[in-house]
Amino acid sequence: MTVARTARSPRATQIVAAARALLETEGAGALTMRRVGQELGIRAPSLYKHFGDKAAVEVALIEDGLAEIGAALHAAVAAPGRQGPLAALLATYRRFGTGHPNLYRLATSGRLARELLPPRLEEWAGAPFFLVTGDAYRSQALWAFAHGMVILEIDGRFPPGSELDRTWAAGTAAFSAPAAFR
Amino acid sequence: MTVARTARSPRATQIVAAARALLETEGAGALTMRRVGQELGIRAPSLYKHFGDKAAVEVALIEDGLAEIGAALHAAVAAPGRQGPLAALLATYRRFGTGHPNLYRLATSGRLARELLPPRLEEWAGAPFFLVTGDAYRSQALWAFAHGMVILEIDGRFPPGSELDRTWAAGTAAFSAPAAFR
DNA sequence: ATTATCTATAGATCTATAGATAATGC
DNA sequence: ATTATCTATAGATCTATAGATAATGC
Repeated sequence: MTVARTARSPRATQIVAAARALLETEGAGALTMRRVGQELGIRAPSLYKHFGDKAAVEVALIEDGLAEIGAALHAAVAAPGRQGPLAALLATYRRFGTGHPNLYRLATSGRLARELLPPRLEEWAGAPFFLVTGDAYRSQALWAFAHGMVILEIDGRFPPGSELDRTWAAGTAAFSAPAAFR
Repeated sequence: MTVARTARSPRATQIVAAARALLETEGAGALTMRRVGQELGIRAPSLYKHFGDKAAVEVALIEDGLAEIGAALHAAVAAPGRQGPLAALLATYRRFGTGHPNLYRLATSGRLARELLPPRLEEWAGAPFFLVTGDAYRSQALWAFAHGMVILEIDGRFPPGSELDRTWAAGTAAFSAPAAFR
């Protein structure tokens, strides 16, 4: 399964890069049209020749985020190593989320403008969860576990002193139980 | 285990009630000091005699949200019924989250101002997860699953047409596997 | 011609403080 | 006296449009 990506002019690509740098290094609050223009040495109104509105810039970031997570997850299950596909998938998911907390949050929180994203991108990005469970319901449940872990971790929601490696292991064990116990 | 609640004057209680009504019915965007004042027939600056800043009003809402979730979860595991404690806990968690999506999101997303909340409130609210798993790591993993399910559901993140009852059942089954398969 | 940029600005908010005034409780 | 309220306003943003100007490509 391949997914078509949205075409971008060179300038649009630069704008998305500047927006991403701001988002990742300073957080969602720093992602303003003024700041994006500033990063590129132009005024905010000039950005509107390249993107219809601010939401379109955010959609571009979300598209990139989903595409990158998806690529990482597909690679992980394709070459899982000794730990096995399930553990490899979860470790990759966690690494992406904690490595890009602000991008992860933007891409996975709040309403998703599905109609503005490439068709099947979302489905493709989540497919590795199906690959390791072989079941639609278990794959969604596993994704919910992984998302809950990541978002609670990057929001600092686990009690201080939590040993999250062991919590990930406990969840991995739960989703590893043989079919007889489902 | 009992948790002390923050004392509130009658007027502060009214302010929190107005803030909650706004939050629950119109969402976080409607939660402004102006709108809260308007609901009570006073001007926004008058609110500052009762709460130091807007964040203090939000902390009060978060405190109420955590206390209510906690009470519901404790009641669920205390009288689980035929479905058993794990399923009862999860059903109650889901019902609260989907029944109060904006309050749930406020109480569980972003940084938590722990130092402004009653000591042990957070711990107490989460204790039922420990009661049904008997293990600190499994209880955190189960909470992550439940939170992931609820936040993805209220944010409309599952693909259209998802049968979430069955996804909840799949997760419940995973966390029900006997100890031999952990 | 077309494209990209600029300046200027409309329009929409918000939070929070300062200082005056009215109402309440002793 | 104290408390709660009001008006006025400082101060800080933001997004997005209109219209002019400069630069680029044919």
